[in-house]
Amino acid sequence: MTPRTAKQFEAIRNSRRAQIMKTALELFAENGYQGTSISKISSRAKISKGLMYNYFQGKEDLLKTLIGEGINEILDLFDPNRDGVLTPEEFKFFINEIFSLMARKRKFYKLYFALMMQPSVRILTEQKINAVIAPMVSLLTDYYRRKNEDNPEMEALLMGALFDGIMLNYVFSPGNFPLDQIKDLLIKRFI
Amino acid sequence: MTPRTAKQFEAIRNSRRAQIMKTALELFAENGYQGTSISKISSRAKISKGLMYNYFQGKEDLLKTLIGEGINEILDLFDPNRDGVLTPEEFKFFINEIFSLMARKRKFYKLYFALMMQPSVRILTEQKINAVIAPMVSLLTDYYRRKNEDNPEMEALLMGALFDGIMLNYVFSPGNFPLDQIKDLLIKRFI
Amino acid sequence: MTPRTAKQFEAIRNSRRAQIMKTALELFAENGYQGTSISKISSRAKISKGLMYNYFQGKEDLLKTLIGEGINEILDLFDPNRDGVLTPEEFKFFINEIFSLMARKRKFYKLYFALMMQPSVRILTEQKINAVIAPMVSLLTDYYRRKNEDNPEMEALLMGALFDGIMLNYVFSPGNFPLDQIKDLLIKRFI
Amino acid sequence: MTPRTAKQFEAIRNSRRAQIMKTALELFAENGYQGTSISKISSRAKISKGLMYNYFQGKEDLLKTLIGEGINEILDLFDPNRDGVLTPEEFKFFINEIFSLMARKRKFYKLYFALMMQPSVRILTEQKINAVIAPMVSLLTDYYRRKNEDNPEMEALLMGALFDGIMLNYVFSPGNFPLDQIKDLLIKRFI
DNA sequence: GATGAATGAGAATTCATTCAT
DNA sequence: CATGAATGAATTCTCATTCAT
Repeated sequence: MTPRTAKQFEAIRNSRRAQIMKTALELFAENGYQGTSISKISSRAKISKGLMYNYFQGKEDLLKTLIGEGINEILDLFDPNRDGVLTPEEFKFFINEIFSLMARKRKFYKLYFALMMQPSVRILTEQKINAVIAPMVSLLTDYYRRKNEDNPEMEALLMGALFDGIMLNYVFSPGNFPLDQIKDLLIKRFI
Repeated sequence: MTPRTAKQFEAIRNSRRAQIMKTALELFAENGYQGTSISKISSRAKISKGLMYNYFQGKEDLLKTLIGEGINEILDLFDPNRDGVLTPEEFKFFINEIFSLMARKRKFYKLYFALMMQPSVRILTEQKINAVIAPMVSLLTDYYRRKNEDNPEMEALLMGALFDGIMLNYVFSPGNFPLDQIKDLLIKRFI
Repeated sequence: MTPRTAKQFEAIRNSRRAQIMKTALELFAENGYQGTSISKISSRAKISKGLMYNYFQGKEDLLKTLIGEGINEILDLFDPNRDGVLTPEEFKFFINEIFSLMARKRKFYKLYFALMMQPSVRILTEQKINAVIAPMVSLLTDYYRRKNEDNPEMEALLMGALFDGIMLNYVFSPGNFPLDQIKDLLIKRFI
Repeated sequence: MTPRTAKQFEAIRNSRRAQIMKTALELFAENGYQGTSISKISSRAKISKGLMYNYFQGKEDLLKTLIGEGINEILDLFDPNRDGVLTPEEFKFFINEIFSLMARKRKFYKLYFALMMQPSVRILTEQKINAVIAPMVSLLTDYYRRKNEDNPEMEALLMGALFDGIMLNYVFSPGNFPLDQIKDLLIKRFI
């Protein structure tokens, strides 16, 4: 009736939407995309199945949205207004950021990895993901170029692979992979 | 008139079996385990759905067999009754072997990774896979212990993560990941 | 506009559920449990196959529910708050009840017998069924013991077998088996 | 080549045929008709699936043959060109025969009952079965008529039902149903 | 907005039967 | 006569999506 009511409606919508996405992320990470049914999501999110389709066009749309928002959050972190120069100090900061992000967003990365491995799903998300990978690689390459390494591209690839491997191990077996010690060793070895 | 001989039957079985496994590996790698239906496998293998069940007990059995054979091939490589001591020379050999294996068995590793990421599928294969991972980790740990590193376990984990990352990148984007150069750099940096 | 009320939903569920169970009982009785497909049930009940699974967990659950409800109705009749003593008068009453039940629930007994005969299905329902058989047998045994028969257990078994035989004949060939006359003769002969 | 060889072939055929039928009867009795696959029968009978179809037109033909032979054996027993008069002595003999038959042919009766309960299967065997039931009923009716019972048909039906019930109980729970004691009690009570 | 009943396509699996050899 | 590989239809069951209310 009143404007305030409209706002309340919107608040409800937003919170419900967030609730659905949170639940879906959890379930996708636990059981995989294909292994998670709309039914399970809606019941765990305590809404009706039908209502899901009021918030998302379908299961695929839900997935894309989830990945999209995850990527956006990451992009926000590594926000670009920097000069493109990575000093050793900044590198340390960068590593800290990545590791902290990893721990905070473990479920998202679990889903992200699981999806990366399924080429059929990958297509759905590839563009978004490349948008975040590319600048990191180029930042790293520049870093090694400035250090006058023989083959800065290769060094960047190797370091990128190392990050990937660390994430992989941490995300899927956090119990067996002490992130803090790994981080310290990484800094000691490579910076 | 006369029935087929036992040898003839065995030949048929072997070739069909191989044909099914090849097709299944491809499709599992392409679309994931859950994303691949028995129907798709059988039609791509140009056999009837029913025949699948003459060769494998079911989809799960097919998967396990696939993983099992892959693992066995790897174990054969790293099996040797060696003394458990890894010299730098042997480490180089080891790396060469891994990289060569990776290139030859790319599809298998793609599948292997895809499976690792799907928790629901993981349990089906975890035992087999651990059987091959564990000895490698302990070999690496010993290697670093002998080099008097402060924290050999952590060094082994880090190196393991690096291998994982390299495999991951190569397996999923071989075009963007020049394996030979990476290998050279790896040896130069770490041995 | 407004969603259906909870009551409306419940009414729909109850009627659908009853409709499915009625159809299933008929078909199970006609063609046996194994000889009746979910497809046939759903098409005769004019619903989709999928909807079956909204009401029952599966074919086995449907069967168990059917048996369960039948058994419960019987248990209600022979409800136990009696003193465990069966006088000749009560025995007459008991026989009348059984015969009346038989006539009213012919389809259920047809199913019940058909199931008893299929060992693979029997185990699914054995417990429930024993729960109703056992007290009747012990009631009969007591009756004969009080009459000072030499071998009350055997008398009870024989009478039980007679009931079974009567039910069997009536249930499967009601046209050739005049229940009323049989009942009268039974009472005349045995009480 | 020689006539003797031909005879040998026939002997092999006959024994193999008997072997198949024995196995099929066992499995049908254990798991029901629908619950028994041709595959199981042939493997337990140690022949190939294909050979089954050399001996029987199909599963249904196998069933009909089985029932047919069973019925024929029974008919042979009760066949005698007797005068149609049943004295009490003969009745005792008759009962003894039935009980002995029951014990010897338990598996057959188990199958027979299981089939009787499935109307769709019943049709396949009804004629054969009536051929054996009818004369028994008329024999019993005559017996009671001669004893000047008020309602000899009903007495015969009741006695027939009792036999059915006894068979039913014995065939499906031989452990709980001591046939000898039941027989003695039956003779004592009814003759 | 909200519900959950209802659908229908497709999944894994089983099995009687056929057929080349 | 004998084999068992091969087929295809049928079966049970799942699930994303639609829709009447």
